[in-house]
Amino acid sequence: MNAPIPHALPGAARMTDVHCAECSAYQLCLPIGLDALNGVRFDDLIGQRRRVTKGASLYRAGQPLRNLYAVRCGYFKTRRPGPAGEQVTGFEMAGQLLGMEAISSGVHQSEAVALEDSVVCNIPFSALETLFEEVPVLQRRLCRLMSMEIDREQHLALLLGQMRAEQRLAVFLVEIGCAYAMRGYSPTQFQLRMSREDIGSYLGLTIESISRLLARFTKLGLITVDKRAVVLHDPIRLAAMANGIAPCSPLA
Amino acid sequence: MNAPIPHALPGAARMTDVHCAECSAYQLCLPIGLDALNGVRFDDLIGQRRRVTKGASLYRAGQPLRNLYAVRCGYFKTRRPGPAGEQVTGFEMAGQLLGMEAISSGVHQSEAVALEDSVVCNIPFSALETLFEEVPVLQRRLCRLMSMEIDREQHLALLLGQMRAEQRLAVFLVEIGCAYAMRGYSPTQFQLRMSREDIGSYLGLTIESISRLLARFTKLGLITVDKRAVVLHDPIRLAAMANGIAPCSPLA
DNA sequence: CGTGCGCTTGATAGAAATCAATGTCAGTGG
DNA sequence: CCACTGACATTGATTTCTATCAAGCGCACG
Repeated sequence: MNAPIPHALPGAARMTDVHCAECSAYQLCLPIGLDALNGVRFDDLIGQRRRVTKGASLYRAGQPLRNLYAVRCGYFKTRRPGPAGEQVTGFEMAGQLLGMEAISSGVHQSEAVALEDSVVCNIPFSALETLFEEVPVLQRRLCRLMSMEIDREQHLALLLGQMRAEQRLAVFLVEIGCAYAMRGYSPTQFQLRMSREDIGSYLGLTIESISRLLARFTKLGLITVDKRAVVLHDPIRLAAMANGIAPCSPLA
Repeated sequence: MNAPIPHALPGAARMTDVHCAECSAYQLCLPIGLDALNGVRFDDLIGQRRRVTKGASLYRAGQPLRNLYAVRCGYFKTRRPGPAGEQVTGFEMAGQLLGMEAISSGVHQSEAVALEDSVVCNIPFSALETLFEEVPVLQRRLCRLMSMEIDREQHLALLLGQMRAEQRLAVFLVEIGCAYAMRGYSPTQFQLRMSREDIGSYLGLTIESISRLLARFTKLGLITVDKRAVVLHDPIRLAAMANGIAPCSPLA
């Protein structure tokens, strides 16, 4: 576990001792909306940051809830055990909050796996609840984040419930792009951090389908794929497909 | 809208002036965990109850969030607009809280439609947030409810993502039974409140598939269906199917 | 008594899964 | 340096599940 870190983002190694106010994910993170003073308090709360090496679990299904985790940098997938094996329920990057599914029962219902070497902020849940009484705005912020999560899951249910394979993948690509755009990266050119299998699991499709669809999109001139490097050449059209405007499967 | 109420549960007409402490859904509702004193405060908060006639909307997608709603009695479906039309995202009965998906954006992302004449408690959201500062336990309670909602949605995503039609319907029937059991009714014998179309939309299947599956289950001796009256004759086996233990499609 | 809605049932088509083979690349060890 | 291995990905052939298309039934309602 102390081996040199492959594929780490530049500076990742030193990211464990940055304060909230200086954090690049600050705008997206839990403390947003707190004023400077409160920001300091919150900074105190986060006892420790934690490095998670690629492939390691941040928490597993069945473990008791101790912390929520704010992704500081890196990339995670969350997956949930089901009758037919694990299913990926989401991909999370800098600024996102992990572990909220465990609050109701006190036990994690899913697992979070790092897709690259990552750093998270530990947020002890009991301390967080205590702090709510002092800093009410913080509580409102958490509610908002949980509501966003509900919204996200409903969106996923919609995707799985009524979209065809092609449309699902279009949604996926566009959303990945959006996530990068929000963080200041190119929305049309990026490295996928997850395997085809992860994508398939997330979209409710097989790995073969993902492969074929990527090939089809490429033939249509919509994208270019080389391993995990993706370029979206026609994001407009992709977005139209994602919205169901452009008809599916017009295999030229 | 003032016509006599068809299909109303007994007493529904007088249910609008009952206090929280006497509410039959009290054990399942938002104020759970509050002591008697706080219970009274909360009772004050709920300015008004509201009757919703069968087929009417409690709120619609796009409307600003004013209240959360606790189902007092009756039955709702929530549905969400998507590229390919509306999809049912859940069925809610007494004690459940509606509208949480709107908290993040302040705008409802889905619509809640009464499946029978129902009564809900209005919970003005701004007042609720204010009350949090006085009654911290209330805030914890809301967090728990939202987390339950996240959990529920993930469960649905799993169902839609990796189960086959038969298994989905088994899950649906068993869960309906559980919901009734929690409220003191028979878990194996009940009236469906929703149409086949609603079930299909919820499970990501067509109405024809629902019909065929119900027929198949009946032939296998697992259930009896007459219109919307359902009897589960072999809940064990159904549960096994729902859990993926019993093999699917052993058409005798 | 017709009309419409909700539901059922049958025939057929189509999308994606499954099965199977092959290819690519990184890492490992001879 | 090169063969070997295993994870990951692509591609093709076939099967299977569910959607789609189509027809008809039963019941509530005007």
